[in-house]
This record gives sequence, structure tokens and C-alpha cells, in this order.
Amino acid sequence: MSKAIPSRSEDYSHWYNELVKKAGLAENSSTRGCMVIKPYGFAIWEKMQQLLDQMFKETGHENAYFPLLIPKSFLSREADHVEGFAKECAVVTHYRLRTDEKGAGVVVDPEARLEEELIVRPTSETVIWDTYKSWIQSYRDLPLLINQWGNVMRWEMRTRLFLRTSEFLWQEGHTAHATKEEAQNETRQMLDVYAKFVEHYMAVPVVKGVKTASERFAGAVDTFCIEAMMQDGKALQAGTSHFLGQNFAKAFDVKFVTKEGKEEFVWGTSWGVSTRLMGALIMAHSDDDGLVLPPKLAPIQVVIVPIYFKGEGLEKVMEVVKPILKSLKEEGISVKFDTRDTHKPGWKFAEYELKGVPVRLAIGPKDLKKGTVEVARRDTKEKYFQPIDSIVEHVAGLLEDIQDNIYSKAAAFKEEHTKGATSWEQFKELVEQGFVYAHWDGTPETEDKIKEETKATIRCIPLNQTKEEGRCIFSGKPSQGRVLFAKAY
RNA sequence: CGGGGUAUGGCGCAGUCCGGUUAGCGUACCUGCUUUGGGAGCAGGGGGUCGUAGGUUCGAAUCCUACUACCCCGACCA
Repeated sequence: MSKAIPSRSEDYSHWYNELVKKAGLAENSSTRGCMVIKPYGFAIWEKMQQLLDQMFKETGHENAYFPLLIPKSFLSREADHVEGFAKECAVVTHYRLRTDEKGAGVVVDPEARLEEELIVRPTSETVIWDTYKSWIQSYRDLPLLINQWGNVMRWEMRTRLFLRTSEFLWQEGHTAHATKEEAQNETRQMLDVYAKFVEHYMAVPVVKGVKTASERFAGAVDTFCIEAMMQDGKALQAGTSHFLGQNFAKAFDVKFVTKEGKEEFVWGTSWGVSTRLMGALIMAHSDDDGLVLPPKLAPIQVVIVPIYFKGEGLEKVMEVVKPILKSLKEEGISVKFDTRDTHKPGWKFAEYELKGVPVRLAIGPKDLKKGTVEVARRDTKEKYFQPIDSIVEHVAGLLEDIQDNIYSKAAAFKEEHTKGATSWEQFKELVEQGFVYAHWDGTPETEDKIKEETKATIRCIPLNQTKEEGRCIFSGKPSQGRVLFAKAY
């Protein structure tokens, strides 16, 4: 039982940290606040990337790459933007090291100071809009639909694997449009892409909404987001899509000539999801035995564990397994046949449960006699025997079942932990347990006070908000509809 | 960045208060035999500059100083 992890009820955050490490997803590195993403964790991220990339391309976007380092002066071009990010920027000041004369190893060469310091990008709006200035002259150059896969750095005070690390991997889309409407549509389209990805592939239900002014992206006119619920009832912002208006176009002087010959500023959007999605995936589904991965994102969808005795045992199992392997692969199912004789079956069972492999097949002497396979599903922990000649179709169907079941389970959990509050007392109690819909008077002052007293923030003003007369849960002032409150990661 | 805690074979810990043989335990690892349908058993074996750098002392894992990293609570954070 060396790899057992703490239980969720005992200590949720300890459970999360241990799970990430024990399942081989990531670990802390020797570099402060930065993680090492291990092969199994990276394999999941690669699947996410691949699916998202495909969705971006289907909606007309192209990939490009912009520099990691940004001239310091760029950051101050957009006033709100610099205020939002200045406090967490890593700065490059020198370009050379030299051996210390006193023998203290290498030291920064004081003579190699940069004339203008460079910022390690916390996000790339500035350097990209600076580039767009030279790419855009006419309405014929628009829309410009670019995505970048890369890494960014934000000097966070407190880091947690995947959820908040100083360096993280992400994609950032940056688009430029001729009209406001088109840019707004793009913003909403990408929000929908994110929502679809998270719900359909990650099997995590989300709430789509728009951020309040105080939670808005630094430099945006509007910030849209998807919010997911974790198993401790807290919210995790899973993706954002920003309508930038003409803010960056004005800051970087990006103008175009319209069909009518008029010169105008372009309209912009930016949108991103990060390795934080890994955190959402882990916390939304996993249990005290380890990861639970949705089949659509599992690097290994099916594992086959042979059970045999020394000698010819494995040979016999192999004969039966080989055609199954072939058929499963033909169905596009990723399957691993674990023939290692260095670990016992029981050990392997526990190991693949820890790693969240959706379906496990075990084949041993009993099965050879009866013509069956033992099927074990990770999500429900059910085990049963299935005739061997129908196993391939069965597994294909089972993977879909599991994907659906994981989603349903998460959706049911979210429903159970989503309540409406009508009094302040009730609000304070409910917000400890999950999402709360409540009236808000629309002022940042009230928002702040609620945060101060309860630690809960307005996650978003939901897009499907229905008009409803009411009174603010805190101030009692009139309100037109309910907003979503929760404690957040 | 403020408060609290931790740092000892790969991992988890004891030893530190009150300095003194060869730094110990569980697990993991290696070898052999027996095992193999839920994290195997027995026997033997290897692995440590006790986070880093200084200091006190005849002698430091243990006392003192500084630093670093990680964890928890805050603050901060899209």
C-alpha cells in the first residue's frame, strides 16, 4: 500500500497534491514555483492540446509564435494592462554571466546590463499587438485569427501544481476584426468552443458567464468565462475569452482602411486556457483510489492484465489477447497489454486505478476455460465477466458509457451543490457548500464586502440569467437578476 | 509579502528538547527460492557529506546565525 493517497474527506488539498504526484502527473521542480510535468501528465495535456487545436482550426484560426521576452516599455502602453500584471513580472536585466574572481561560482556580469529590460511574458497581448500594427493596413487584412501555444510566467506568491504555477503552458488566441460586432461574436464563439471542449471531452459541466468589472482581464472591455465546480464545492475558472474593444489597437496604433477609405482602429479579442485545465480534470472526477479519467482524454483507455503461472501460462493468454489488441486498435482505442512479470496482478490493478485508466481487462486461466474476460470499469469500480467473442464491441460501448457517466455524475454533483439564496444568513451558509445564485446590487463595493465577509466572489453573471426583480443579498438594494457566487481556486 | 510549520537513503517517518560509539524504522531497490484472480512470503544485500552556507565545541542531525525550498492560514492572483 505504499502508493495510497489521503482521502478527500480527510484533507482535500493534501489529497489533490498527493494524487498529482503519485499518479505521475507532475511534481515540484528545483526552480521556485515551477513544476515538472511528467510523461503521463504531459500525455493528457497533449491530448487536450490536440483536440483544442483542431477546434481552433475548424473555426478558422492559424497558429503562430511570438517571443518569450517583451520589451519593458510595451507593458505600460495600455494603462489597465500594466496595472494588472506589473506586480507579477519576472524581469531580465542582464545578458551575461562570468566566473566569480572570489571563487563563488558564476555571477551576473555587471557590465552586461541591458539597455532596456525585458519582461518574461505574463501574456502576449502587447508584443502581438505591436506586431499586428505592421500586419494590418486594410480591411482586406481582416479578420486576423491567430493562436499561439506557449508558456508564460507570472510570479505568484503561492503556487500549487497545475492550479497556479509561476510558469504554465497555455494557448492564447489573439484576433483582430473590422467591426465591434464581429469581435464580440468571436469572443462568444471561443467561449462556446471552450465550454464544448470542457463538457464534451473533459466531462466537466460549466457555467458560462461574464465577469464583473473587478474580475475583468486587465485591458479588456468584457471578460467571459466558464466556471467549473470541483468536488469540494469550490469554483475553478476553466477558461476566459476577452472582448478587448479597441483598447490594444489604440495603445499600439493598429489602424486599417475601410472599404469606404476611412481610417479606423481595429477591434480585438483574446482567449486562453492553460494547464490549469489539468487541475480541473483531476479535481472534478477523481476519488480516494486515484485518478478517474474520461475516456476521451485518457492516454491509455484500456489496459489488459494477464494472469498466469510460470511456464506456458503467459503464452496461452497471449494467444487470446493478441486478436483483441488488434481489433481494439482498429477501433481507434488506445490499449496497453501489461506483460511485465516484475509486478503481480494485484499490484497492477491498484496502479492502473491510481492512474485512472477507464477500463481494465484481466484474462487468466479461469477465463481461458470459460471463454470470458474480466472487465473492470474505473468510474464505478464494477467488475464482471464478459464473453470473449463480444469483448471488442463491448469495450467500445463501455468507453462511451463511462464518458457519459462521468459527466452525469459531475453534473449531478454540481446541481446538488448549486442553490439559490434569499437571505444573508442563508447565503453565508450555502456559499460554504457550493455555488449560490443570489441578487447583487451591481456595485463593486458590495462585491468587495461580500468577499471580505465570506471569501466568496462573484464568479460570473451567467449568460442564461433570467430577468427577475429582487433585492441584493447584502445591501437590500434593487436588482434585476441573480449572479453566481462561490469560493474559488 | 505577514503568521505558523517542515527539511534526515527514492518515498514516508523516528532521533533534535538535554551535543558523545557504527544515525535507526517502514516501504521501495538488488540477488535467490517459493509465488501470481486485489498492492506476495522468506533469506541475504546495497544505498546517507542529516536542505545550503557559516559559527560555537575536543566532538554537531542535535546548539547559534543567515539563506533556500516546500506545506498550512492570510494577503495577492484572470
